[in-house]
Amino acid sequence: MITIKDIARAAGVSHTTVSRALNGSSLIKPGTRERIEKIAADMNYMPNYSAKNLVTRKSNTIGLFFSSIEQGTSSSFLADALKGIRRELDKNYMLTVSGIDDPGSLGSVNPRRYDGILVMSQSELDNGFIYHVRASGIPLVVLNRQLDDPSIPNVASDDRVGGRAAADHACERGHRRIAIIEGKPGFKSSSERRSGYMDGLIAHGLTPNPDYFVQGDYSIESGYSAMNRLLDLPQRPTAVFCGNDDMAIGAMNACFDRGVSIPGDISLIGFDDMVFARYTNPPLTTIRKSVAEIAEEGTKLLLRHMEHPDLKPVQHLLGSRLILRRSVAEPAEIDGS
Amino acid sequence: MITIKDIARAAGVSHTTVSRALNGSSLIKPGTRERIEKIAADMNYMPNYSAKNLVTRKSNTIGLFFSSIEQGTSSSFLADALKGIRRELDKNYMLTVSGIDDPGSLGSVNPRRYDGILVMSQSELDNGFIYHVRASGIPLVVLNRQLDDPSIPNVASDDRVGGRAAADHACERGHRRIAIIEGKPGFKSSSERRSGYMDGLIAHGLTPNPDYFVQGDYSIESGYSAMNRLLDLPQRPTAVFCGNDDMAIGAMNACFDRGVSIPGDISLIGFDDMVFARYTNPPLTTIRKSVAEIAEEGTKLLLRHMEHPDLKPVQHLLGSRLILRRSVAEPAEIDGS
DNA sequence: CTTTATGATGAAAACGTTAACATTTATAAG
DNA sequence: CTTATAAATGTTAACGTTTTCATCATAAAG
Repeated sequence: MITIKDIARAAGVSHTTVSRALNGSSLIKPGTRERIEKIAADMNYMPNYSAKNLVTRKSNTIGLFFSSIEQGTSSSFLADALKGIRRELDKNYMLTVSGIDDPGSLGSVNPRRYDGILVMSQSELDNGFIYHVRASGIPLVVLNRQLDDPSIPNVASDDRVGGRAAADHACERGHRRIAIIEGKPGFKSSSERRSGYMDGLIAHGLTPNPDYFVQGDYSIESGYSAMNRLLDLPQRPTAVFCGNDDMAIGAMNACFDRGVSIPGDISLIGFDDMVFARYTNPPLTTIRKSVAEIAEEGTKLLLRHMEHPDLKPVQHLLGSRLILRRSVAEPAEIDGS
Repeated sequence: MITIKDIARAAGVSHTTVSRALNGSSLIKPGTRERIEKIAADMNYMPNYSAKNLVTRKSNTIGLFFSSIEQGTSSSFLADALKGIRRELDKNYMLTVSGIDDPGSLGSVNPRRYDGILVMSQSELDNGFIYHVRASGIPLVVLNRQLDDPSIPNVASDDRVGGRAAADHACERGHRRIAIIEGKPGFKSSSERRSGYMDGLIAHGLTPNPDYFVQGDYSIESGYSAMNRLLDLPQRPTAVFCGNDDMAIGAMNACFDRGVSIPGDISLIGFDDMVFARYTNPPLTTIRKSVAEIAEEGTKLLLRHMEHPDLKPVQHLLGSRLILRRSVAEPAEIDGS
């Protein structure tokens, strides 16, 4: 393995000069720099990052931590997030990926190991981890879930606005019996989307009906059974807002199995706009939330915080918007049972 | 930041002793070890990995490289792979994730940066990268794609066996006009699956019909248009084997749009068994290939190679098996146009 | 009691960088 | 030509570990 000292010898200069030349210091004569760069390239020099990091007290790596990497939530989640991050991250940063609940995750959170940390959070269960990171002093941004604590930089989608958009749309198409299949209890996204949904209803003069709130947990299966419960109701809803697309797919299947047609008998609205939403049958009207965009924004923010350690934390909510497809129609009957 | 020297001072021993105590050296008196461990814990000591790595000449990180992280192939891919890897990887290894074609990926491949590398490969385009890694001397395992070069450790699913299973199944259900929507040209998986498909046909006394080979590229859209081409044929196939589930979904949509019923008019078989396969309409009969399992096996293999640098490389093909669901039925008409 | 082996600890060097400070060389001003 | 100043390079000491080799106890053997 060749080191800067080898290069120094070959170039007849001191290793310090080599270090400077290779790191773009301004105190090196252009001629010398080029000569050294050439020699380094010829010798196929690669810096030893351990040594570098030891003395600069940086790690050159930023860590991405996921809630529940095991119980895959939306499956394209991770891929989308990585896309967004990589788009922003300087090319010689390393990016590690770990699960928040992986054994050893807590212990690995060490300022010498990470220059910054991104937490892709799904639930309040992650708070323990988040505050642990915060206590360690590593710059941190929490993604994907709205935080109540304004002292932690945070970027997420505006779930409430999204839920509202869904409800508004259903109302505007003439629905008055609009149900919601809620996401996982305890998740901020669940409650925000529900709040938005209620906002929409109320704004259109509707009173939320307790029968029309059914619990899901963001899984396809839960969507399936939740929809079945809705279909068992004496007075079925004419439209259903599902807390995410996965549950909408489950709901769709439940309808299909019981011969209720979408959107003929029941209209369906999802949330997330995952890849498959446009290929369901019928294509799913849904609220688009861009994980990649959240990740991208979050990375930018993290980078800023790494450079300016005492930047004020901000909460950044990205808009979510309605994607019209074909799972929503006018209700068949105007009113009554 | 507290170091072993601080601990040494607090314990009244030399920092060498602390190092040994904390690393489980056998030359430390049990009493001393416990005392030191306690002090270290009390002081909340965390090792500086840069320093550690510098002297041990290890990096404590293994790198996962993906083909085309940008053009998301199957979306759950990444999540599945990470699951499998994490399951095997010792808890204090770091795992980095990068795209093969990310700028700077090539340059970052440095024995001091990675103790081992896992390549999740999809096509021969990755070979440049793979050989670059090989040349660098870093232990390497290529996952997910069968390699022709036996000198590189490799774990993948047996695509040929899978393709064969699909064709066999169609034949056994009585189909004689069986088409294939092929995967991306140039991908080994495409050609292997096709070979298996042909094996199956031939074993059942059928001659492959050139009209029934249509090109796709593993995307949903390509499945859609490929199926349309098939439906335009004067003599339609009664069963279609799709190179992956994404294309099967596209194909399903094409059928739906043109009013052809699955499996009434046409039977459909996919490949991969991704999460959504069981929620399509009808649920998709497909070939299960477990990315997580491949990743897990591959990680084990990599670890072995890291420990024993001159282990013989092996190619490890994991079985793939037919998952029966409801997209296949007997053909409606026995023969004739 | 010595001597010898063995078990536990310590001192010092090394790992490959960067950075603080010192020194040389070139340039400009007198 | 000096001399002062700036530009370019060199020396040396960190950074926090592990490792080699030396030293000191302690226990076993004579």
